[in-house]
Amino acid sequence: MANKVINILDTNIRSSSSLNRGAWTADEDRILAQYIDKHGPRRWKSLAIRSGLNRCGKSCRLRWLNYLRPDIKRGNFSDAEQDLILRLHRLLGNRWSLIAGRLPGRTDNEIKNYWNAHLRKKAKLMEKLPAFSTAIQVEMIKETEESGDGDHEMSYGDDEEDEFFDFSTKGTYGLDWVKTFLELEEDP
DNA sequence: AAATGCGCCAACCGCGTGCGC
DNA sequence: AGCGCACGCGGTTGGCGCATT
Repeated sequence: MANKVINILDTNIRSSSSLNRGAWTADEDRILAQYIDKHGPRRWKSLAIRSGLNRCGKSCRLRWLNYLRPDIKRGNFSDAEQDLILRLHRLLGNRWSLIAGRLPGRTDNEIKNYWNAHLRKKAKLMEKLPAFSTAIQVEMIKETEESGDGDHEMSYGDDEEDEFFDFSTKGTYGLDWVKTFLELEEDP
C-alpha cells in the first residue's frame, strides 16, 4: 500500500515536472556513460540528479540496461537465437528476463519487442505444425540434462559456459516443473 | 508527390519484490 | 513489524520510417 502511494507520487512528480522525456540524445548518452563509468550502475535516483541529467532514475536505468551497456549485442537475431527464443517462450511464457538470461548480450526489452514484431506469428504457425510437438521438446530437455558438457547445437560460441536450461542465476528452478508442465500440456 | 497505413523499437508506466533501517 | 527506498519486470504507448495507394 505504502509502495503504491510512493509509486503514484513518483509518477506524478515525473509527469508534472520538467524532466526530459522521450528519445535520448548523444550528449545525454555520453554523460550517463561517463557517470556510470566513474560511479557504477546503481542508485539510479541519485545518479540521475548528480549526473546533471534532467531525467528520472528509471529512465537512466532503462537507457543503460537496454542500450549503453558495453556487453549489449546489437543487430539482427541469428536463426539460432530465434529458435532459442521460440523454444524458451514455449516453456516459460512471457518471462522475458528469464529468456534474456539465456541469450548473452540481448535484453529483455529487445527480446520482447522482437517477439511481438517477428516471432509471435511464427510461433502461432508452429503450434499448428505437428512436427513441433511437445514430445520433441521433452526429448530436447532430457538431452540437455544428460549431456553435462554443454555441447549443444544452440551453443553461442566458446565463451558460452552456461548450460542450455540452467536457470540457476534466477533461483532454484529445477527442470522438473518444466517436464511437469509439458506433460500436463500433452494430456488433453 | 502527397496521404495513409503499418511495423518496429525505444521509452514509459504501473506494480511487485527485496532490503536496510 | 512496519516503513521507505531502490530496483526489476512485463505490458503498453508514441514516434519514426518505410511501404502502399
